[in-house]
Amino acid sequence: MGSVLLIEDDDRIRLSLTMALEDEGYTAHGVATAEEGLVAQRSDPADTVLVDLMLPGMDGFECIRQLRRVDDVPIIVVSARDDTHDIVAGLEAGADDYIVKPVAVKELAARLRALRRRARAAAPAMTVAAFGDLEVLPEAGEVRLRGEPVAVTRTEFRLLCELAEHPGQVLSREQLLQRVWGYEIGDERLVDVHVGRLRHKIEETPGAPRHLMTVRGLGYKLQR
Amino acid sequence: MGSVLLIEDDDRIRLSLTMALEDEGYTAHGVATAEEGLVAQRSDPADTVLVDLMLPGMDGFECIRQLRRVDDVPIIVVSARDDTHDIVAGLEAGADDYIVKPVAVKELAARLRALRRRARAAAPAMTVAAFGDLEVLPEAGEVRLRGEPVAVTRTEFRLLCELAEHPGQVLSREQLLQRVWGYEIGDERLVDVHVGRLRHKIEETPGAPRHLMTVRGLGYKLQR
DNA sequence: TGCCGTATGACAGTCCGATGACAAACGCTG
DNA sequence: CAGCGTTTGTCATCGGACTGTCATACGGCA
Repeated sequence: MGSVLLIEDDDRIRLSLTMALEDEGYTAHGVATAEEGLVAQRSDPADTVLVDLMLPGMDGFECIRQLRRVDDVPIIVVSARDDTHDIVAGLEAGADDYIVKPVAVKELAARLRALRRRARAAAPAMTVAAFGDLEVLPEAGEVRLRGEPVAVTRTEFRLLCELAEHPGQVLSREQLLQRVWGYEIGDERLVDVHVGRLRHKIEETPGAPRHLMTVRGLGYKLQR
Repeated sequence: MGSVLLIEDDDRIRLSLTMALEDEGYTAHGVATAEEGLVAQRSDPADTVLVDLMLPGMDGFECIRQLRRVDDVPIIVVSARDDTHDIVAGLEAGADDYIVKPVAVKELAARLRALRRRARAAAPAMTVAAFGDLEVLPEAGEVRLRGEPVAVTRTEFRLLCELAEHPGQVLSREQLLQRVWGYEIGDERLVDVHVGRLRHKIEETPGAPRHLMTVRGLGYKLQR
């Protein structure tokens, strides 16, 4: 049905929640620290993450930001702190939902379902996108140029995927900053720099840029 | 930034929330009944809907189900009822989030942002406006003449889009200044200059201007 | 013909995108 | 946990494209 990663330092809560989630039909995996959670999500990505805010070592906010850099997994904060300030901070850090302890399992399950419904609809199952001699394989985390794999960094890859998911459509720097970096605001030159780096890797022709196009005043687009 | 439809029967709450949302930068529109809300969403879709559960006539749950049949707009329940049963029912009916009254505006704003961030990834919908051999593709930031892309600057593009959105309708220089440049007042000759530049690019025929017409004393129009 | 509104070409200031350099952060390895 | 190569974000700079203004030429209409 689905897998959930629970990052929560209180042993009792962690155990009872994992059990409750498994009763609801999820494959649940619990860890006690943010660091462990990040490792777990990197090696074996769950498709939803629950994270407590009060954690030893790296706190929950930082954990959320780091998770966002790993992938676009839906994140729900589960915290005892119920003041508006924490809720806002959690959501701004990149969480999708915030639930206050003590947790009603039925509510948690319903929120999980709602979030997964939304996240699933948003993720167009793209297995491969081809732009002339350029292929993007999101599942495999690979980019090929004329069939040959090209070494691309994670950020470059995310950027390319984002562009590839909307072929021929202009994406503004602002949109790209939000979707690739998760920034609400930020220096838009950052996008330029990464586009430039990407171009060096995926466009060998010294002539006009073929696929990764600049649309002056609007943004960038990837076209066939 | 974004538009929000608020379905809430209590006048005081509705008004204060719409105002608060507008302070946050949203275009907010409030209605008092589910029926009105459905009509509003059908005629002029907002990109997020807030709905109260206790409504006269059609209740909130049914309203959510109906909204879901209209489009895939993100929905947040705003309700005074805080028991798990209602939360679960609201989310199961198709809502994306559930917030309990009294509402902390900052939290609502944060939840709106989180939801929109998540929901934004979808929505392809490519629209094309065609005028004979001239095509305007707003999504792609592109203009084509006989299928061939034409290099157009940002201002020219905006101008063309504005004209293309009202086919056959005369737009005054004042209207164009306002909509393309955002100027309340300004030198109307500016429009002429850009129309001229645009014509050179999209009309190769040395004869009579075919699509981008001057209407003496009134303004310009784009016709098929 | 005279008038008023429109078209056009030139120009200088400004804006925008590309790029290379650099320092900090990261992540892998021993 | 220390070291090292890689990746990332910031910055300054450059060249070119774009924009708005102006002066002037054109053209329809009374």
